[in-house]
Amino acid sequence: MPKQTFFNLPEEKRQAITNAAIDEFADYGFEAASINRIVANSEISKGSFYQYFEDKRDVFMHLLKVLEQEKMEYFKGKRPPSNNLDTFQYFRWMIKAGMEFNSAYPRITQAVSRVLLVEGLYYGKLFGDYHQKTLDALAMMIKQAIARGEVDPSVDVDLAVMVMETWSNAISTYILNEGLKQKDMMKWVRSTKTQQKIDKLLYVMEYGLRKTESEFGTSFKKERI
Amino acid sequence: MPKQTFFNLPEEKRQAITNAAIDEFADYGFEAASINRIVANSEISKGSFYQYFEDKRDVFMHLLKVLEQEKMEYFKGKRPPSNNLDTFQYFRWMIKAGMEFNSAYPRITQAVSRVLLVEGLYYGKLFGDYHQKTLDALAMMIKQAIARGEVDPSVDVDLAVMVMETWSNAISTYILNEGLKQKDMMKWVRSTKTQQKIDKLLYVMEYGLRKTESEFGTSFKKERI
DNA sequence: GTAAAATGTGACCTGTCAGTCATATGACCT
DNA sequence: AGGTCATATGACTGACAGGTCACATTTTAC
Repeated sequence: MPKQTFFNLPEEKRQAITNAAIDEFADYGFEAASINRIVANSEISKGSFYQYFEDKRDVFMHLLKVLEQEKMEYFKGKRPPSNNLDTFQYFRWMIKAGMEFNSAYPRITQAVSRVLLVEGLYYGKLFGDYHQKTLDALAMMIKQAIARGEVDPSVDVDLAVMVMETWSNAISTYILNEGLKQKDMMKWVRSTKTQQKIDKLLYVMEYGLRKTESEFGTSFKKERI
Repeated sequence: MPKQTFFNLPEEKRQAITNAAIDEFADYGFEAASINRIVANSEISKGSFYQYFEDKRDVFMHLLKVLEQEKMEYFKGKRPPSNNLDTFQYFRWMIKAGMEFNSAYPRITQAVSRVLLVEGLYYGKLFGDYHQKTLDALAMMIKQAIARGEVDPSVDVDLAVMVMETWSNAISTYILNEGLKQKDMMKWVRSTKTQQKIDKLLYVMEYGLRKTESEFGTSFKKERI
């Protein structure tokens, strides 16, 4: 957690520092991120930085908090389109709403996901708690899905969590990487083409790649959220 | 590519350098890997290092080559148990054979996959060619599967490639991370429990998480490779 | 045996890093 | 005005990075 001095700062200065940190982590990841550059880009002195934060981890933790708040704010008004969604529909809605958020705040999303997804694997101890929260939420979802008879009870919960997390990360990473190449990411994410791509990916998560007797390939067009 | 001087070295010394490099990349990834440490651990001088290699990328390229050769060697004798496997059975065999290899050569696997999977995302240009090879091979496989009627023709090939690559990476990463915690990784990988876990994951890739009329959860036990 | 070519070496270069600290500034209180 | 206390600063430290180079040693060629 940043020190009190940081929060005493005028809003403007705090923003400048936060933005510089976002850019730094987004561009370099955690390991290679340089406090010297953050300091230079936010036009504060090195000494001041250490009055505000303990160290690199501390400033990144601040970004996690900021992201969390932005998300809370963003999702405040949003509700799923219906209360009767099954788990897969709900997951689909969640993914899509998540993508909307990401395209609205692409840089901080990039910064955090780069560090957590990628380097988090190897610096597990630094951000392990944060990861565990996500896993717990997904496990809850799966258990509910099993209780509702939407997922087979013989499915291992941990395994299903891994599958959903893998999908969620893969889709996010894919969309984020592609989206950052566009000039208007938000518009691109909302385009039917992109939405269909997401639909297809989620469809494969539900029904798999294997050709079955079911209406593979056509059902995308039907009643999707 | 390493310089000629490197290949003139006595086998023993070359091994020492290679092993030190493997340890370094496995422990620190590409960015944080230190040439100074490699040099210290292989007991050569800094100057010598630069007689053998251009730079850090060069020594990593050498590891890629070594891995490729080891794999060739390893798979030389191995053939799928039958010539009539469908694409999914073949993929399953490939993944499992890959796991066997990984558990036989865990350190170099860890080194290479850490760098390619994780940092490769952000240093795409450094190792992009290598990645493209994998994608091409998978695309070929999918097209064949579609031609054989095993995968629906309406499936987007690139999308299917992404799915298979994601799965393959997810499984590899999972197995490697868990396996490295065991005292005998090879034994652990070969255990029925682990094999079943892999089966289940691949099953989900084929048929998805969604509960269907099919015999989900029981079919693992049936005629798997 | 000797000259030439190849290989080996580590001190040294420049640059960057995280982190510290003596000192300066300025806001607020009495 | 004088005193106090939070905040701001950037030169400085020591560690380590990648990379170079003049020189020492060994191998090869004749």
